Amino acid sequence: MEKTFHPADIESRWYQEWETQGYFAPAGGDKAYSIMIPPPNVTGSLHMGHGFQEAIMDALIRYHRMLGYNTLWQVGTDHAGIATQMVVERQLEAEGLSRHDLGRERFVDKVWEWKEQSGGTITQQLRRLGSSLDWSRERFTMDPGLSAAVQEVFIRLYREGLIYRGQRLVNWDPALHTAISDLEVISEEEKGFLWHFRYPLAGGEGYVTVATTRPETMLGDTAIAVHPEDERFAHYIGRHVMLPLAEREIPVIGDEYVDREFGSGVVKITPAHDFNDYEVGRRHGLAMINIFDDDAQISDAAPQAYRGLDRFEARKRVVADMEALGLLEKVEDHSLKVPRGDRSGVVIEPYLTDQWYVDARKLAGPAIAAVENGDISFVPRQWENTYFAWMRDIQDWCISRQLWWGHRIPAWYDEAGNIYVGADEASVRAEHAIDAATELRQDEDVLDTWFSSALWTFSTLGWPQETPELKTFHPSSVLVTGFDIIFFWVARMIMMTLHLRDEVPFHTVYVHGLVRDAEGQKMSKSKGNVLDPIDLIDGIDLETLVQKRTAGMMQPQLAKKIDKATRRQFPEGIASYGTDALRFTYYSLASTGRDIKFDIGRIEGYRNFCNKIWNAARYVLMNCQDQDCGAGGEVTLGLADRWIIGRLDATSIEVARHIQDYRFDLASQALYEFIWNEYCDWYLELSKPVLWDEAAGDAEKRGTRRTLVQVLEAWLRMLHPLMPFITEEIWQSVAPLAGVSGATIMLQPWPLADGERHDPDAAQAIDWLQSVIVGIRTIRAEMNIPPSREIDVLLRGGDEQDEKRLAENSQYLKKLTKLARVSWLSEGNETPAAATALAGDLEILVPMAGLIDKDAEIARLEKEIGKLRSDLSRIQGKLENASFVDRAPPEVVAKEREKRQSQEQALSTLQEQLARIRTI
RNA sequence: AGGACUAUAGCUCAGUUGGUUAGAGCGCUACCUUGACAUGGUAGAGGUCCCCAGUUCGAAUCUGGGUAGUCCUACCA
Repeated sequence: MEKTFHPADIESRWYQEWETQGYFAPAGGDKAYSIMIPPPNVTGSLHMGHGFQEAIMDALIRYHRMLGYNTLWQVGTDHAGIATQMVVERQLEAEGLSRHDLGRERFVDKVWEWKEQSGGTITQQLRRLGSSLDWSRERFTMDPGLSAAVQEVFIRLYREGLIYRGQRLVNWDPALHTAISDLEVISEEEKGFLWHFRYPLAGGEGYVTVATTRPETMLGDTAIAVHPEDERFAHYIGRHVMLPLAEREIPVIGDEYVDREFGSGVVKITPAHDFNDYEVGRRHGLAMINIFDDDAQISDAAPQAYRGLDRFEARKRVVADMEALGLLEKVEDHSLKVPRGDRSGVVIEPYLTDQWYVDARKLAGPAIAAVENGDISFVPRQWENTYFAWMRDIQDWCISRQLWWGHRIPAWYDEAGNIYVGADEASVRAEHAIDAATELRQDEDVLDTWFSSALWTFSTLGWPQETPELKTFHPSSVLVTGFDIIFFWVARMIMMTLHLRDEVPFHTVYVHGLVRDAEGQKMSKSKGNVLDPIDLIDGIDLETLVQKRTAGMMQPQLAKKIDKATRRQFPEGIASYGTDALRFTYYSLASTGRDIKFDIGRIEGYRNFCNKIWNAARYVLMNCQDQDCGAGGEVTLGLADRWIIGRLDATSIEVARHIQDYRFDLASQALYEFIWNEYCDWYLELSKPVLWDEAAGDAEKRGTRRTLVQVLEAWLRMLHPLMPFITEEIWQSVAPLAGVSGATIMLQPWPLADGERHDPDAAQAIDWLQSVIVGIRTIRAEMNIPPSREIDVLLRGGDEQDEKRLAENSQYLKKLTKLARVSWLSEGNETPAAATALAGDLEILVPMAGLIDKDAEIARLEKEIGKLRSDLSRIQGKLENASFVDRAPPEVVAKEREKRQSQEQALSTLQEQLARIRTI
């Protein structure tokens, strides 16, 4: 083995081996465990959020697989309708073409080509993370099977009246030319203006002032509204005003929706272009004038002068024209929430169109109940509130998208506009007895990508066929996801699955935090603060990183900023840390918080941890290979052996509990502490005195070697779900020595412990040894005694137990603290001038002769005594408080008394010692 | 506007049912290349647990109020 750990060469080797051997596929077993991957965008690439999420799922999957479950991790991708279509359209644009130049069929072919070309990127990256996904069952939302499921669901829900077509206001993206759901609209505060316009009263005497943030929409006004109880304006209700520019008379209506305090207290009503106005319009039976076309340019429904103008151009013209007419009263600065499309970034228009909807209200009932009654539970629990809040106020879901890439809606129209829903044109004709002479036209639209994702847990398993896989693996065990898609996906999956299968899609929803950069900023391409997990695994030099982050920027000045920030944050680029270190970093950050700040410092620490593991294994192999490791022959286990075996089991119990609770931060910490602070720091050191002592017996040496390899082999298995590669690589060499055979660590049992090997006697002995060693080391360090210098140590006080411990442990003690001699100072013997440390009642004396500076030791003792005194007075205060002694539980009081006793003892010992030193 | 969450060491974070002398990693200081590992070892320094009140024998932990920050939902034209 090499002296330092180099992850690169072992990772690809092992992944390939696992995959080709088919180890990722379900292998049978009584109990099933399954996770459906949240399908990433097929043409996308891996980001830190994916990395985090996949790491957690892989740990769960590997853990359960090793526990013997019939384990499936279903892999697949979704077709990401809008995002993918946009990419391909942009490519066409570069050739000066639009999708309309190609036509629907050829365009869709192009998208498939793009999918073939780029679709492998993310799946290759998933492999780099070590994800043990069952690739043999890979699915894609546009596959024939899944497409059939989508169609089946659409038809079924339509027939049940749960899908309907209607004309409503939708969120219209004028750049992408499609409706989007309200979840895909991001509203943010932006600076704007509030224009006050005068609308002349139809009678000719005076005017009414309305305030608006969107002057251009006045061309579509069909009323103005005041609050019915507003004394200033109520008398206008029922009268009319002349709408300027359009030269139409519109009524003044009274509606409680109007806020008297805001603006002028009078609102213009534009039912076709505002969600609130739409409702007002419906209440009052107002006309709806649609003044825009699909590009959000002014349509023919508006006065001639404005037709064909872009909405923002029209705004300028309207304001200018109103001003020219003397009808512009004033303009105020005003900040308002502007809705923008999350993909296109352009301002979204409320727009009146025909769309398909899912009646979400009906589906929501059972979906709420499933969480209320515990069929599904969220971890952490608080997310259930988020879920309920949304579900109880759910809006119908607009599922049609005016795109070409996606599942085309299986609906046909005849000339009269009748709707026929069915699997294909022929079956529609047959069902409704429509002869060939009647022309039928299929709906042009496709379904929202989330519609197909909502079926993911069962469509991937072969539904609508009742496959064996469906029976075995559905409902899935747990869904691992971020809170940002609870509405988009989680809620919709629950609704759809309950309705169509009458069972939940998963029993648990584990909601993890979102990965942010070191400053807590959301990682986004436009901010240029994204990190590619692969770059953390392989490393990347500064120039390449800068280039990667600034490539394809829309605004060059932004590129400069990102360039600078990147150079500041990663002056040396990023080192290569390997997959295991990256994964372990993710786990260590997976607490219950909502944000996960990714600090590059953390991963370096875990890279070092990998190296520690590597070298610990190196030590074990060097001492055990070609040696008798206890396979045959008599074996004696020493205290250290018995202790570490007990600690191993305790760690196993702890780790299992934390995984059960989805606390990967605690699980990873427990492993880290056991491996580094107990196995490496103590046990390996304690093994040396035995293995390197000529006098030690063969049975004893065999016992130590056996413990070394068996404990190592066990914790490799324990660690494997978190660090798959390094554990496999080392396990291959260690397992035979431990008497374990098998092709791969992946399929070995996880070392579940029951605590029976806990050995209190050994634990106490090692505890004793550790405190004596630490006491001696502290004196050495604080007295500046060189580590290389051998010293003598005297022990005093203590009881028989201490004497026994010393007898058992003196070799350990001598070796680990470099002692020439350790001996017992019996009663009555003259105590030499010495530096002192305490281990319980036991005094540890390091004679000063030539080693120890008197003043330094006095200072040290005074400091110790000071600490003890303040501690004692605190305890004393407690115990003198009558109500504490009376009311606190007796065991707590007893504990305080014990503490006082031992502290007093320690204090008097140190005080005596101080006095003695002072006399020298 | 409503709701949620967060506030603990210089930084990133743990802290179970209140019983703590408040922990870890990174960073920092000193010493050490000893035969697994300097991606290392040993020993240290470092905290008004955001503030104020309350409950309690006892509060980082529970309750109320405040401050600061983050987010979600709904929005006033």
